[in-house]
Amino acid sequence: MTMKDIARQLGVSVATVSRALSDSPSISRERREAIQAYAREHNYMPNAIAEQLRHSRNSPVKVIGVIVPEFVHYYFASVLTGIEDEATARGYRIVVARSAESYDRERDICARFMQSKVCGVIVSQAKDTVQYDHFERLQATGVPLVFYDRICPALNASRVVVDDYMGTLKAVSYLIERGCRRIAYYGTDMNMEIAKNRYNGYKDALYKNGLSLDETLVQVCDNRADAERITPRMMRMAERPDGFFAVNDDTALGILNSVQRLHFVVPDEVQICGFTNDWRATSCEPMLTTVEQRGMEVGRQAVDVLIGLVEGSLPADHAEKRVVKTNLIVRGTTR
Amino acid sequence: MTMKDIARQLGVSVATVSRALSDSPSISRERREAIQAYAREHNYMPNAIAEQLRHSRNSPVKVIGVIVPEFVHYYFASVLTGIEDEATARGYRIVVARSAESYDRERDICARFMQSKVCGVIVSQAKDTVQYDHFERLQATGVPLVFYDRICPALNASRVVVDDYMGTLKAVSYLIERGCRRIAYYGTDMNMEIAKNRYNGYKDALYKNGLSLDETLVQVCDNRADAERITPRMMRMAERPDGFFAVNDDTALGILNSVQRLHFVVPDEVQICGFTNDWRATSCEPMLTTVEQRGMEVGRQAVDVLIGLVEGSLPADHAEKRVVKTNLIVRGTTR
DNA sequence: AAATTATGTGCAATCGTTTGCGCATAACAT
DNA sequence: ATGTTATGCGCAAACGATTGCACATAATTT
Repeated sequence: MTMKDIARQLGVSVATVSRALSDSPSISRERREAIQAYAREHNYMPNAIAEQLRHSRNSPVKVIGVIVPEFVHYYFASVLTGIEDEATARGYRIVVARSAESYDRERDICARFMQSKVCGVIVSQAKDTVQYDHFERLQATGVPLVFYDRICPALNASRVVVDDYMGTLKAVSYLIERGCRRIAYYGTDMNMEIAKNRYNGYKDALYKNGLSLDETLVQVCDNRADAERITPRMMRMAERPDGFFAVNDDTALGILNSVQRLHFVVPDEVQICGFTNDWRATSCEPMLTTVEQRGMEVGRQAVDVLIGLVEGSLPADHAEKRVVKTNLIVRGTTR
Repeated sequence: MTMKDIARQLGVSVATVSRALSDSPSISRERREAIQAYAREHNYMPNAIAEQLRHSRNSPVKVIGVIVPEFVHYYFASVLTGIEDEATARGYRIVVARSAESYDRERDICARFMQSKVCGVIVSQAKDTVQYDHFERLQATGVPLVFYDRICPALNASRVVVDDYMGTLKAVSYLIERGCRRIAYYGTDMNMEIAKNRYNGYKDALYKNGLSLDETLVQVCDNRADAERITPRMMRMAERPDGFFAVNDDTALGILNSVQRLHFVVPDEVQICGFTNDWRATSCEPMLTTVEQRGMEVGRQAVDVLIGLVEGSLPADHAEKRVVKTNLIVRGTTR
């Protein structure tokens, strides 16, 4: 069913069909209604591809490319939910691809996005990614780029992040307030911007509360398996930690599991705080205190920024930086 | 950068450019190489939209529409991962939309998919969905449809499901083997096909082991909150259950939490088995015995079936039914 | 009755590609 | 010198939609 089919059947030109379907007043009422009726009955639907091609010169195609490192992580899934929600509400569609934390895939995805003429790209970098030629190429072509969470500091691009610094600062301050004096920090290596901010929040929380930084308590560790390897060593130190802050809940759960295996009582002897607030935070015993990362809100904001860039309410070369507030969710203080 | 630009610069026709770029032998070597060099230097990329429009008559567009009820559930996220993986590997792209368990959104999504001429649709029904006009419309238009997990039995469509019956049967048999005699069943209402199969697996496991079915042990309950409401009542029964089977891990965790709150010891006094094997199954104490649902494999198979339908290796009206095997993952028998 | 103005349609170009066909020019055989 | 074949390239139509412009015909004004 194309306009041509309708035109042929009704003995008019496709131009007339086009105008009739868009309620143009320059078509007589009878014809217009006849055409509309025919179209409805044979449930005609405009071919989106043709429309896109036609409009691609003036107005950009309302499709947003989204790159996500993995689907199966709660945080990314919730960001995706926020993106989908906001985009749909504002009349955009999304095409989603997964980098699987690989630079090569990320690169391919960007190329495909350029070819399919997405109006903009929302992305959280793969862990692998240390060169940015693919992102730069997008920018050079004039495709607006919005990073979320794992931003690319080397690029002058828009970004939506959570308040890593304050989130961590509040969390660590809370541990101190609850009596911890030797708080361990488990984080990713300091390459990613996000890592530095959280680490600074940790340090400042210590300083503000008159505690000093002990390098032996700072570990590069961002997953459960590593946490379960490292934690027993930590707990056997002469002066063992009495509190742990981890940059994500997976790691925090590894710590929890390890210390419980060593028969320490949480939270009486050891207190633990994570980051994200994923499903697991309420399924362990005791439940996990954690910093809520509000992925949905991050996703929504990212779309808002992108559409601003696309529709020109933000200047094209402007790099908007938005910060989404975090909340500390306190749990498991009593059974 | 379009072919026209290249053609103008090099003083040839676009047809020549097109042929040169596709390595047609009908273009002289020098011209071909000159054109290719020029294209490479100015990094020309073919406009995918135009290509799609051109090819839409003969060969269908290599884009698969995917509908997922929610992103933030482990199982759906893993199916999505499998879909993305297989589709990408076979040269297809995916456009993903989330129904948010709503029929209205599902309907809109299908309409958009039709307009954007996806070559096929992979979908797991929203819980809301009780009429199928939108799916029928897709079928009528000749768009292949593959259901996963939550299939639509009323439609003669392809489907990929896990082995719900055997998975449940093995799980319940295992509970019996471990000494349980009064096993409660928490499942969704019997509307969905998947619910019936699991329930049958439960019943048959009882019968095969000489146990009788006690209706009071069968509950409509498929989420944590409900499980935490219902379970205390169950445990106060004169003859309380000594085992629980739940149709998903969320529910199983609700049961676990409830019985532990009542100071029953798991697994000594009560044994629990879930379904899915999501992240949480290893973050509770004791860890959860559960049926592994293998979402990635389901996703891959769904794509395989769909591409078969699209490319004609399967007859278009054929309804392929695939079953992915489940595994019982035993955990938490000892600390 | 002639000139003007509405009113309703169709023609054709356009978006960026692909591709069947035809037209040159050159090389070969007769 | 004429006919045949090969080689290299361009024209134009097609995919499905939109839209400025021209052109009818009818209704109005002068």
